[in-house]
Amino acid sequence: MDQFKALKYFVKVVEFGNFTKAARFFNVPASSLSRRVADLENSLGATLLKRSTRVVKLTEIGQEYYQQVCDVLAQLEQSNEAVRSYQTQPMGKLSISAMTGFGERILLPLLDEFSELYPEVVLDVHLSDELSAIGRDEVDIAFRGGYAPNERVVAIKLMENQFIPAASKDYLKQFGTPKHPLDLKDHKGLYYRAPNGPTPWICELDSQWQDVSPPMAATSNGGLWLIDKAIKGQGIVMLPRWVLKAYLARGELIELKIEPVVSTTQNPDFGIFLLYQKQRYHVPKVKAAVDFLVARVKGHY
Amino acid sequence: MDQFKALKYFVKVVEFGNFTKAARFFNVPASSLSRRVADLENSLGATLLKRSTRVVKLTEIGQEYYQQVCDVLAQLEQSNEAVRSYQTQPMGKLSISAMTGFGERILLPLLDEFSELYPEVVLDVHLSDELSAIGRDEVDIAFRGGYAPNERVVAIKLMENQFIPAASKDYLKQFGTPKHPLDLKDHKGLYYRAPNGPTPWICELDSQWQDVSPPMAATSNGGLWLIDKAIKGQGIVMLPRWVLKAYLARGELIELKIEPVVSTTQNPDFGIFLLYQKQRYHVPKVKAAVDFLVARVKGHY
DNA sequence: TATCTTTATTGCTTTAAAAGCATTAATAGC
DNA sequence: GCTATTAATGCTTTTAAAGCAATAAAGATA
Repeated sequence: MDQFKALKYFVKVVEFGNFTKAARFFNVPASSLSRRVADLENSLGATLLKRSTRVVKLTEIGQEYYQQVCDVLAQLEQSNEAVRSYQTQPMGKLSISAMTGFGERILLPLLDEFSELYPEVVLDVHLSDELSAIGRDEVDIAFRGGYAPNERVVAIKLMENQFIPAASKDYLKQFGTPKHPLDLKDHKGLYYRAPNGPTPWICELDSQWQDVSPPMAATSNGGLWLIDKAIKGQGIVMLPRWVLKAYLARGELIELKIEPVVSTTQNPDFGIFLLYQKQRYHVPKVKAAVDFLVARVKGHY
Repeated sequence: MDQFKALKYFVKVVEFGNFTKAARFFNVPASSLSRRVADLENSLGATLLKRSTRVVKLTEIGQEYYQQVCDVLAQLEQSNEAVRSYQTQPMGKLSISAMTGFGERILLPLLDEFSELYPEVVLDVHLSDELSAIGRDEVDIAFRGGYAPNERVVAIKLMENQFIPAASKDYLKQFGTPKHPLDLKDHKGLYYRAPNGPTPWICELDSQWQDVSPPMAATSNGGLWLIDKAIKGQGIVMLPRWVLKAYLARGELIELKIEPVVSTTQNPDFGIFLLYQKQRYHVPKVKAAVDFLVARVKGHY
C-alpha cells in the first residue's frame, strides 16, 4: 500500500467531507480514494471515517489521527520544499508579519533596500499588532515582542523594547514631575492601544505587581498621534525607547525617571524578536531575508 | 512513487551507511533501494547521498533532510501506534522515569497497586535524578520537577515540591535557631546532591538572589541518610516538604522559619510534574497509568 | 601496478498494486 | 415510494515496484 497516497487521500476526503469531490480534486475515480482509505483503516485496525451516502465525518479516533497526520504531512512538505529550493536563487513570495510600529519605522525602509538586492523576491508584508501564529500560518518571517512559541521556531533578539514614560517640558512644568509610581495618579496618561485594549502601566511595589495607570487622557494604536499629543503637553506617553529616542534627543520630550521602574510588562527581558521556522532557513529567500534583516537591525539599533 | 517507502529506504540506507545492508534489513534486493532513493532525489531535484562503492554518506542538504525526515517518520509511527492500540486493553511494556526520592517514597507503592489493576501491563521503571529527554527516549511517562519541554508534551502538576530547611530540637538548642538567612553562616548544612553537585541554598535579599549556603557538614543523594543525620543533630537539612512531613509531624525535626525564605530554586512555582506525550494519551496503557497516577497522587499529597 | 572484492547501478522480466470503469447498494430529500 | 446522490465492489487495464542477472566503479590487497 502506498501509505503516503492513502494519507493524502484521507486528509482531502476529510476536508471536502466527501469522497467524490476529493476524487475530482486528485483527478482520479472516487473508487480509488475509497480503496486507499479502506486500506489505511485496515492497516490501522480502526475506523477513521463514519460514512453514509450524504455525510462523511470523522470518528473520535479519526479526528485525533487526522490532526496528527495533517501536521506530519505539512512538516514533510516543508522539508521537501526546503530541499527543492536548495541552492537556487532567492525568489518567490516572502511573507513577513510585524507589529505596526516596528514595521512602519524600521522594517519597511529596510525592505526597500532588500528588494533592490533581491528583485526576484516578491514581498508580502502584514503589519498588525495581532499576533499571527508562525508555523500554522503561511508567514515566513515574523517580528514579535516575545520568545519562540515552540522548539521548531527560531527566535533572534534584535533589540530591546523597553517601554519608558515621557512627557514634554511644558507638561512637567504645569503638572510637576512624578518621581514615584503612585504620583502618577495625579497625571494624564496617553495609552497605546494593543489589540486587547489599552496597555496598563504596571510596577513592582512591595514585591507585588500593581497597576499604577494614571487617568486616561487619550488612547490610540497610532503611536505618532500619541507622541504629538505628548509634545503638545497633553499627557505622559509610555512607548518603547527606540520610538521615543529621536524626540528625547531633540528635547521635545523628557524621559521620566520613576523609581521603582514603571513598565508595561512583568518580563524584564522584553525585546523585539525575529522569528522563523528552523527547517525553512535553507530556503534561499528565507535565509537571505533573515541574514539581511538581522545584520541591519542589530547593527543600527 | 511511494514516497513513504522511499523515505524509509533512505533513512535505513543512511543508518547502515550501505545499500546492501539496508536491503537485507527490508528483505528486498538492493536495486530496489537504489531506485527508490534515486526517485526521491529526482523528485526533490537534489543529491542527498554521496555514493561510492565503499562509503555512502550524506550531503549537506541530505543531512538536513535526513533529520527532518526521521522526525516526521517517528511522529507518524507514533500516531499509527496510537490508533492501532485504540480501544484495546491496557497491555505491553510501560516505561516510567522518575526522580529517585519521589520514585521510592511515592511512585513505587502506587505502581504495586497499578500492577494489580492492570496485570497485563509490564512496568519498566527507571529511577534517576538525571533528566531523560521525553519524546526522544522510549519513556512513556516521566516525573520531573519542571515544565513541559515542548508543546507536544503534556505536563500535569501533581504536587508542590517546596524545599524547606529543618533541624532537630537538640541541634537548635545547641547552635541556636537561625531567623535570618545570614544567620546560616554559623550553622552546618546537610546537602542533597543533585547530578550536577550539591544544591546550594539561595535567598532573595535586596531584590538579589544570593547564595546563603551554610558550611557543609555532609552531602549525599540519599535523602534518608541526610534526614538521619539531621535527627541526630548533625546539621540542617533542606529537602522537599513532602519528604520531611512525617518527621515534622512526629517532632523529630523542626521546620525553620527563616525570613526572607531560603530555598533551592528561584522559581516559586516549583513542583513535581507528570509528563507524557500528548499524542500517546490514547494508547490504553498510557492513558490508564496517567489517569491512575494523577488521581492517586493529587488526592493524597 | 595489476588483481581481487565489494557494492551501487542498470537493463530486462516478473509480479503486485493502483487506476479506471461499470454496477450495485445505501440513504437522504421530495 | 421514487429520485438523486454517493460510497462500495467486481473486473479489467495500466502502472510501478520487485526480482534477477550483468555491469561498472572504487577501495583493498598482493
